[in-house]
Amino acid sequence: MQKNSEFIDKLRTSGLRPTRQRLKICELLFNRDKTFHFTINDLARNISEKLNEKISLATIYNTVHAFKKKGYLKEITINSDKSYFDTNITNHHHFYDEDTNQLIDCNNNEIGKVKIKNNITGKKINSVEVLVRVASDIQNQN
Amino acid sequence: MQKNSEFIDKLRTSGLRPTRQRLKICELLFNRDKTFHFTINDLARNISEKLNEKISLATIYNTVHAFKKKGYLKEITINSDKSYFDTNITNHHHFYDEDTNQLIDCNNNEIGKVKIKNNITGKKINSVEVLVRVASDIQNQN
DNA sequence: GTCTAATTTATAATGGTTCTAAACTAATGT
DNA sequence: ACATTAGTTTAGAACCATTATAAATTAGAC
Repeated sequence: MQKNSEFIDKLRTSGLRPTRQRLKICELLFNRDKTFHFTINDLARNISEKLNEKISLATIYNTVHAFKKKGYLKEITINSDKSYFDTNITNHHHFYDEDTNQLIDCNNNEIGKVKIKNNITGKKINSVEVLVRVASDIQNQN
Repeated sequence: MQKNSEFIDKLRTSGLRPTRQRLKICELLFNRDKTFHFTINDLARNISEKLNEKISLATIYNTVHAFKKKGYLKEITINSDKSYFDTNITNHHHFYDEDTNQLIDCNNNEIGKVKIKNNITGKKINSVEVLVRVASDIQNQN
C-alpha cells in the first residue's frame, strides 16, 4: 500500500515526471496488498474498466517499459507469444500452469537455491530464473 | 550424425510424411556433431544460402512447429522478442549472454539439480528450466 | 496408374508492438 | 503569474513476425 505522494517521489527520483497517467498506473499496479502478474492486455483492459479516463495504448506501453527499465517491474516470458509483467521485483521463481495459463510465484522454500558452479569467464550473473511448467496429471493432450 | 534413411524413419514413425523439404531441414538441423540453437530467421537464411532449392517461409514455420510438437526441438524463450529453438532436447539449462545475445548450454555440472520441494496440488511437472542471464562485468549500461 | 489426404506454396491477413509528429503538460526561470 | 523548454501523451499509421488461405503439388495406398 502506497500513497500518491510516495508515487510522485518514486517517479521523480528515478527521473520520470509524475504525470496523471503514470500515477494512475502506479495506483493500479502498486497500491495493493499483494504483488501480481499481468500482461499489457490485462492492464489496458483494467484501465478502461476501472478508470473514468482513457489512457492511450501507446502510453501504457511506454509506461510499462519505463517502469521495467527503472526496476519497478520484472518481465517473465513464458513463450514467444505470452509475456507477463510481475510487480514482485524480488528474486523469486515461478510455476506456470499450462492448463490455465496461470503464472504462480514460488514461495521462499518451494525451490531450493540454484547452485551455479561455473559461470562464463569475465561475465557477471544478472539473474537466475527458474520456470517450472506444470499441467494436469491426466495424460497430456497434443 | 544421421543418414537420410534414418530421417525418413523418424518422420514416418511420428506420423509426418518425409517430404523433400522436411528432409532438407532435418539435414540442416540434425546432421551435425553438436546440437545448436537457432531462430526461425537463422534457419530461413541458412536454407536460402546453403540449399539450391527454395523452401517457402510458411513451410519453414510449419516444419519447425511440427518438429517441436513431436519433441525433436525445444523452444527457449529469452524475452518477448527473442525465441530460440534448440536441437538439444535433453534436460539442460542455459546461460544467456546479454552482450552478444548468445544462448549457451550449461554442461552437466554447471548448475546443480533444482530441488522442487512443493509442487502445485494435482499437477505434474512438465519441465524445469533455468535461465542464467549474464553480461559484461563492466557497469551495466541502460 | 489412380485416388485421397497431407503438404507445400505464394500471397493475403492478422495483430501486437513501435513509430510519428502534433498537441499537451510539468518543471524551471523570470 | 507568465513564458519557455523539454518531456510526455495521443491517435493513428507503420511495421513486421507469424498465421491463415486456398490452389497446386506430392506421398502413400490400392
